[in-house]
Amino acid sequence: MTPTGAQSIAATERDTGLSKDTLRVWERRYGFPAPLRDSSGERAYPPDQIAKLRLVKRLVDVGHRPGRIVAMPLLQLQQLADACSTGAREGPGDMSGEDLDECLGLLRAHDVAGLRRRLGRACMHLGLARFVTELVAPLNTRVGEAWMRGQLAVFEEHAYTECVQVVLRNAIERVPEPGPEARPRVLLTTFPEEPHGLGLLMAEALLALDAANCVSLGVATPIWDIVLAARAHASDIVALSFTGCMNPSQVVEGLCELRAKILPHVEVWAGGAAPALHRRPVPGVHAVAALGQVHDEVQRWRIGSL
Amino acid sequence: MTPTGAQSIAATERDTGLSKDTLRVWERRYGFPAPLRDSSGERAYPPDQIAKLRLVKRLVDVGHRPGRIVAMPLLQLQQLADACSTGAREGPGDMSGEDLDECLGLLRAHDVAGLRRRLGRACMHLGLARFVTELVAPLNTRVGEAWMRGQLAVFEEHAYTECVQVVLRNAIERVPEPGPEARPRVLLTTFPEEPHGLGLLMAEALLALDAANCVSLGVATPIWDIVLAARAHASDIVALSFTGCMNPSQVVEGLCELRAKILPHVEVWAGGAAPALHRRPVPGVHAVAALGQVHDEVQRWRIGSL
DNA sequence: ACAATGATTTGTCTATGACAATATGAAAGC
DNA sequence: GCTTTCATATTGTCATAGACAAATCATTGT
Repeated sequence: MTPTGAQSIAATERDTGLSKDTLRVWERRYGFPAPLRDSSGERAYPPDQIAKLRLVKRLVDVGHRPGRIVAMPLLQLQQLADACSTGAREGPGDMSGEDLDECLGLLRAHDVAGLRRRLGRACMHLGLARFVTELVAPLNTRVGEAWMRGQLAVFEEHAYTECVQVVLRNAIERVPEPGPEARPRVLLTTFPEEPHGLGLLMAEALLALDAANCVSLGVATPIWDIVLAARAHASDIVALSFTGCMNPSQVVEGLCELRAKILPHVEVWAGGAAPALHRRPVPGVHAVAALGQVHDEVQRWRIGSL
Repeated sequence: MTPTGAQSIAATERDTGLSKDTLRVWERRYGFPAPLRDSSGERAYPPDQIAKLRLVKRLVDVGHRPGRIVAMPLLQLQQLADACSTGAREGPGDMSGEDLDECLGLLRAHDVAGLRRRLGRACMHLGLARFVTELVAPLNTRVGEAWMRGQLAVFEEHAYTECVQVVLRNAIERVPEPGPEARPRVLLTTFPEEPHGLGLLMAEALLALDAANCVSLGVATPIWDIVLAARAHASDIVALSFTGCMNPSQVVEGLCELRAKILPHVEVWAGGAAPALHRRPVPGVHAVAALGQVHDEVQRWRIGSL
C-alpha cells in the first residue's frame, strides 16, 4: 500500500477475481496491467488499473478474448461493455421497466429499508413466482450491468443482494411446508468456487412453491460433500447455481465429476448465468436455462417418477 | 485427477484453505505433503493427505506452528486436536449441555427440518438474546470442534449454518423495526477475506433488540467500500465479524486501514473468534470480546453521544 | 454449408531464490 | 520472580522464467 492506495497482488486477486498467475502473465504478454513497484520490488496496483482489470475480467467472462482487449484503452472497453449489455433487453413477460427503475432509484438513494418494503410489497402483489422470475431476475441483470459500467458501487450491490435475500427468505418461510414425505427431495448448493447464493435462493423459492422438499447447504460445498449430502438426505435432485464469475472449465469439470460420483438415479440440475452451461452441455446434467423452466422440470420429474 | 481420486493443487487449495505457495513450500521444507505426480509432472494430492492437511491447517489456526506439526503422524495430530478442544468447556451461564447435545443429535441424523423447529422453539422459549448468546454461540463452538475432530462432515456443517441462518433471519424480521431516526446507525459486514456471515447475523440480532438501526452488507466487502457505505448511510458504528480462518495480519492491517480512512467520529467494532483481535488491540477499534457485551456497548455509545 | 486439421491463444503449473514479518527463546535488568 | 530486549529462527508470500495442455480460431477440403 505504498503510493496513493496502490494494492498488493494478493489484494488485487480478490478484488478482480483474476489469479496472481494470470495477473503476472498478462503483464508479461500484453504489457497490462503495469503495476508500480514498492521498495522491495513487489507489484503495487493503482486503483485505476484495478478498475480497468475488473472491466476486462467482466468482458472476458462474457466471451471476449484477453489478447484482444487487455491492451485496449479504457474508453474502448467501456464502449464494448455498453455494446454487450444492450444486447439482452426486456424479454417478453418482464415487468414494465418502471418497477425496476423504481427499485434501482431506491438503491441509489441508499434507502435500504425503503427498498425492502418496496420489494416485499411487490412480492405480495405479484405472488412469489412472478416476483422471482419477472422482478428479481431482471433486476439482478440491471444491477449487474450498472455495476459493470461503474454506475453502481460495490457496496450498493452488496446492500442490494442482502435486501433481496431478506425478502426472499421471508417469503420462502411463509410458503407452507410440504410434508416430510413430499417429493421430489431437492438438495441445493453451489460449487466451492461459487460464493454467490442469490440464484440458489430464487430456485429454492420456486421449488418450495411446487411443494418440493428443499434442503439448502448454502454456497461453496466441496463436490464430494455434495455427493455425501445427497446420499444422507436421500435426494432425488441436486440443484446447482452458477454465476458468470465461475471459470468455465471448473463448471464443466465439476459437473462431470459430480455426475460420476453421485448415484445414477439422482438428477443433477444446473442453472444460472454461467455461459459454459449452455455452450457445452454435460451428459446427464439438466441445464435449466431460465427460472421459469423450474416448474415444468418439476412436473416432468413427477411424471417420470411414477 | 489421475489415480484414486487424487486432486490437483488448485482443488487442494480450495479444499484445505492453504495457498498453492504454502502447499509447495511445506513440501519443500518439511517433506509433507508428498503428492503423487501425474503424467505431466503436476502434483496430485490423495484424499488422505488432504484430510491431514485440513487438520494441520485447523491446528495452525489455533496457534500451533507448522514446522512442529506438519511432519507429525496423523494419530499424534488427532491427539493434539482433542487436547486443544477440551480446553474451552462450558462457560458460566451457558445452556445445560443437553440442549446442545439434542441439536447436535438432530444434525447428525440429518433432520434439518427437525433442527430448524427445535431451534425456532428454543428461540421463542429463551428469547432472542439468550438464544443467540447461550445456545447458538456455544453450539457454533461445539460444531466447530466436532468438525475439527472429523466427527462432522463438511456438508453437515453447511446444513447447520444454513439452518441457524434461517432461524436467525426469521427472528430478526420479527423484531419491530425502529424508526428511521433511531440511533445508533450500525453498518454490519466482513472483510473481503472473510466469507462467514453467521457472526454478523448474531450481532445483527442483538443490535436489533437494542433498537439500533442496522444495515447489513453481507460478507466480503472491500475496505474502501465499507468506508463509502458508512458515509452513504451516515453510520455511527461499523461492526465487523471475524472467524479463525482469517490471516491475523490481514485482520490487523485491515482494521488499521479502515480506521485511517473512515470518518473519525464513526466507531469501529470488531468481534469474533479471530485470535489476532484480542492479542494485539488496534488503536481506535473496539474489540468486542463476547456477544453479551454488545448490549453494554450500545448503552455506552448512547450515553457518550448525548 | 459443414466437418476436419493445423496454428494460436491462454491459464495454470513447476522450480528455485529472496525477503519481510512474526514468533521464539535466551540474556539482562528491575 | 517477573518483565523487557534483542538476536535468531520460522513462515508465508512474492518474483522470475520456462513449459505445457486445453480451448479456440482460422483455414482447408469435401
